[in-house]
Amino acid sequence: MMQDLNRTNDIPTQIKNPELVERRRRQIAQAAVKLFIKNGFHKTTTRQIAQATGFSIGSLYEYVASKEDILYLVCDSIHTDVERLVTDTMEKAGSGRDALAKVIREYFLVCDRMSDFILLIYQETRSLPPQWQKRVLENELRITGLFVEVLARIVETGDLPNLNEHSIELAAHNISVLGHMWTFRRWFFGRHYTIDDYIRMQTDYILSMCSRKNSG
Amino acid sequence: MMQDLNRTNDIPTQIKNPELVERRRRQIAQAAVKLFIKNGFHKTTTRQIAQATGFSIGSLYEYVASKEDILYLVCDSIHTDVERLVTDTMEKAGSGRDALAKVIREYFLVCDRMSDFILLIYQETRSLPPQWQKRVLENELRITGLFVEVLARIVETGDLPNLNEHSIELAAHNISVLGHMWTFRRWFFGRHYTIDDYIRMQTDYILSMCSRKNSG
DNA sequence: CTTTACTGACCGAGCGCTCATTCACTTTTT
DNA sequence: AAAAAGTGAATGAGCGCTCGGTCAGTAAAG
Repeated sequence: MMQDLNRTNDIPTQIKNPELVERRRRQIAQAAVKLFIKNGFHKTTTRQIAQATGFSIGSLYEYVASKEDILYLVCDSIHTDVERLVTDTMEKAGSGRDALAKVIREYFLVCDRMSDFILLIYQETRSLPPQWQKRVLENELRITGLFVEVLARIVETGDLPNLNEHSIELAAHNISVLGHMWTFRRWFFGRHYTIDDYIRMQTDYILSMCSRKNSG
Repeated sequence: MMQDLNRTNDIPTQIKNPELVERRRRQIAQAAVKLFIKNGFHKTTTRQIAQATGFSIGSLYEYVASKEDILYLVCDSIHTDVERLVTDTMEKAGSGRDALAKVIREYFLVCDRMSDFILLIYQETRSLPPQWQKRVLENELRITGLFVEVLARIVETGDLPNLNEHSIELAAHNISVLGHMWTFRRWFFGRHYTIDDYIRMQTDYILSMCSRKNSG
């Protein structure tokens, strides 16, 4: 199992056409993610994944090195989706004080929409080989980095008091994690308020933090 | 595997002495949690658990219905520990404005100390049968409930503005989750600040939230 | 156009193995 | 000697992954 650890990642096969390989890998990830969300990584069998993708286990292993490889594929595609969505809304948001609220709003909505996926990443990352775990964490960090950018931009324009680097970073992490929190606890929150209520309250929260000089 | 789902929980055995059973179950949980943290639930074998506990697989199964049973045992003992620690510090904390800061501080320190355990719960709860998953979530909620109490008490004494029920609840959840956040991201935060820095900054954060009337 | 040769995507039986669980037996306790 | 507690070899279901093989499609040779 996984002797050839020098390979950074990928393609374990004699098959030639690289476009086909890419397409197939996307198909596999797409089919696998549903199964992982429904049954978890461990209870999902490679045969199920093959079946859901629409071909045989033999073919599956033409495009994929191992079951773990599939999990990484899935995690990566989720992060790509989230990042794309966040980046998009950041561009639309512009800068200035409202921009922060707008970005928070869009991000939280993304979290709401993607909550199954976010949950999956929290729960199954551990099953990845350590090198790939690290990559997943880096992806996570890159998304948080987007919030750092937004905050820094707003501070520059003078719409927020001079927060030091640490305060900005912490605020960014808080945004990131409070978005995730919705996915963890929606089963509970859902009974009391809607995602819009949640966004409104947390935005107040985050803004009130950013509006005072931090002692850190 | 697990046919007899009517049983709410427990003892699957012919052994009579209930005290012994309880003691053995605690021993098992204690041994298992270390292994789960180190290798994860799925990669830990029942034999390893038996060995670590100091007896045979046969005996293990005298005290435990299934591997999942062990996982639940572990989750439950973790929550019990956390709850006890939080309750203790709450009593010492008294009431008034500082009390909140004090409770936050102690709770975050608990999170720091227990971070491996908290991580474990996030990651392995999924492997539990649904009924027990629900119990784990309820445990989580009970801890959050402690913060609700503290906040409500402080509001009553007039040391905080009149927060409505929802705001209090949200603040409580935020405390809870921002504590967990340290365990998820300590690998990153650890490079930049200590747990004390973290506590100081987040306390400012949470207090500034509580000090303004919330629109929710 | 027909025949032959070749390619590579796809298939799935089955290998090798792991691991949770059981139960006939032994040891210890009462 | 009876009951309780403890043992570990044996079981068999289930899994990830491999590999010899098929065959539609394309290219080359006639």
